[in-house]
Amino acid sequence: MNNERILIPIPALFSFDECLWFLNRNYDDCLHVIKGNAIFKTLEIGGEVILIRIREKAAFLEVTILQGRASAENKAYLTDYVFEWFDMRHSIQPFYDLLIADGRFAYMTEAYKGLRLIGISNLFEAICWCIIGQQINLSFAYKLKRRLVERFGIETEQDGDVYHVFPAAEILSAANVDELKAIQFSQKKAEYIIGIANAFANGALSKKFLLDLPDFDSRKKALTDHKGIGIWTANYVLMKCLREPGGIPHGDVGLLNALSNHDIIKDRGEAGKIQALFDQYQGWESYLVFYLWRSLAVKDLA
DNA sequence: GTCCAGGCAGTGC
DNA sequence: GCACTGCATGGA
Repeated sequence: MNNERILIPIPALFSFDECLWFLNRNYDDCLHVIKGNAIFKTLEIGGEVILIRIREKAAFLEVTILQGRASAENKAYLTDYVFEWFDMRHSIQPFYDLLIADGRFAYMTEAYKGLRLIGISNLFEAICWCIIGQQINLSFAYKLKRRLVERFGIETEQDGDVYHVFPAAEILSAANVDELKAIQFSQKKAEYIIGIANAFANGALSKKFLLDLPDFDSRKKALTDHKGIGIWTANYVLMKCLREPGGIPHGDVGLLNALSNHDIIKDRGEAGKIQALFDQYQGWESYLVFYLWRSLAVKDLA
C-alpha cells in the first residue's frame, strides 16, 4: 500500500457534503462506496486498476491512492478525473444569480448550496446507464446495473469491501442477449446495450468522436443514430458526460414531477411553459435540471 | 389486478 | 414533424 495523496483546492460555491449526499442517495450504486465522509472508487487507467479515497481536508479535496501506482501520469489523470466528476473547473455563481433573480428557485442557492453537477465521464457507461434506466424505476435500474457490473466488470478488494469498474465495451460486445436476459434485462435493453458496445468496440462511437463534432445538434444526431438512444438519452448523456450546458432530458419523469411540484406546470403536456422556463437559463439549462432533480429527494428523505 | 417507472422504435398521417 | 401504439420488467 502506498497511500500517496493529491490535494485539490476547493473552489468557491463547492460543497463536498452535497457531492456525498448525491452519491449516497437512497440507491445502491455499485460503482462507488461511501464510508464515513469519504468516497471510495475504483478506476481503470490504461489497464491498471486504481483504488482511490476522496475526502475533504480543510480547504482541499484529498485524493489518496490506496491501490495502484502513484506515477505522475496517474496522478495527473486522477486530478483531472476528480475535477471533471465534480465539475470543479468553473464558477457556478452566474447560475446562482439566475436562480435568485428568478425567485421561484432562489431557495435552492441556500438549500443545495455548492451542489455541482455530478458527472459520468465514461461515455459508454453513461449511455448504458441510460438504457438500463429507460422506463423502469430507479431502484430496479440500480439493481440491473449492479448485476451487469458484477457479472462483466473487473473488481478489486480492500479491507473486506469489493470495488467494481464498469465493464469495457469490448467485454459487453462479446456478450449475448441471453446472458443479459438471465440477469433480468429485457430483450430490447439487452439488444441496445450490446449494439452500443459494438459501436464502441469497432470505433464507430467514442467520446473524442463526439467532442470533435462541431456543435450540440450534430452530437445529438450522432447519438440518436444508434438504436436505443432517443431524445431523452442523448440529452442526458450530453448533460452528464459531455457537459453540454444545453442538455435537457425532455420528457423526463423526474423533471416533470419537479416542475409540477414547483407549480411551473399543472400536467405533463405543457411544453411551452417548460421551454419558457429554460429560455431564462440559457447556458445553465442542465444545471437547472440537476437542481430540480435534487429537489425531488426532499420528500423521499422526510 | 392496476398503475407507474429518470423511454424507444415503428407506424401512419 | 407529430400522435399513437406495442413493448418490457419489477415494484408499490
